Amino acid sequence: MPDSPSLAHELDRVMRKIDAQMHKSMPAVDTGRIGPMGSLLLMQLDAMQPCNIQALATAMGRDNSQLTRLTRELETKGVLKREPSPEDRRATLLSLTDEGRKFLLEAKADLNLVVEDVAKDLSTKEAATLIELLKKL
Amino acid sequence: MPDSPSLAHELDRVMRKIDAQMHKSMPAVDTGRIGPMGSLLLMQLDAMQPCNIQALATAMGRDNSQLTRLTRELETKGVLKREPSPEDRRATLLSLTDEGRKFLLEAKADLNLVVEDVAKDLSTKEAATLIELLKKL
DNA sequence: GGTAAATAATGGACATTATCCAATACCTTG
DNA sequence: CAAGGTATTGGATAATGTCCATTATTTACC
Repeated sequence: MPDSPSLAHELDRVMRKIDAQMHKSMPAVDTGRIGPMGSLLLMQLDAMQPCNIQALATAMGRDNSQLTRLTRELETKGVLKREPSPEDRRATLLSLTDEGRKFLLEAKADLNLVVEDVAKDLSTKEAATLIELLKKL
Repeated sequence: MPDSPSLAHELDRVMRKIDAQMHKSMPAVDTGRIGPMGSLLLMQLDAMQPCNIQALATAMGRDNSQLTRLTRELETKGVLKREPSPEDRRATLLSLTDEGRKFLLEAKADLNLVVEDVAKDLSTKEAATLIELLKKL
């Protein structure tokens, strides 16, 4: 490990950059006021649905109760469905609705533009390497 | 750009991971209650002091007023100094105090442990590559 | 089978961080 | 000096994160 703090530092910097850009471009897409956190949640859910809150919280590194509240709000906004799991009646099973999928398509397209702009100084190969390295963490 | 959203996604995931780990190990170091954001600020300031709030906010991608408040709080905790700039009397010049430098040493050592653990599956070369790629963004 | 420990979700309370905007004091240029 | 730009501050509010206790199940073990 050559310079550990700078890794954290650079990660934070890049995240903030993407975040700031998204903040400007999101409002046009996010008519339902899903929010940045809601969008992240939907993307994660898209990758692992159907799943329960616990699994989603673990995957996202967030607190359970936070996701309980957020998923309930997103349910009222119609982008996801919450139903008691038939297998484990403690658990709440989450899945995307059609409207949720529709929102995701637009949001991802939007995120694409931002990330492509942020990563415009990277070659295709470098970008792939970056993603791969991050995945190993 | 092969898969833009996944870049943002992976970045978020890794950040959260480091964040969560720091949350557990910080309290032992952070006796003065500097906080995660305060630590980030001090690290950034360390790299560019002396500088004004504006420059720091830009570098960190944060809001001006947020940093105004945070730096004032950190000043009362003795880790940094705020003084009107002699060159531009609108500006507030920030610099680390001895106590701030002392805290930074400990905090960085602590962050080192966390990041090294998170990045333990990366070779030295890979880690260097990762940092380099991030810096290009 | 029945009790004890583990797990999933929730709700309350609070802390931290972020965003936006208006106001103030100062600087700079013409 | 006047006009317009810049740095900082303060107020208000929103979004996100943390911690802890409680309830309803499930699972493990005797």
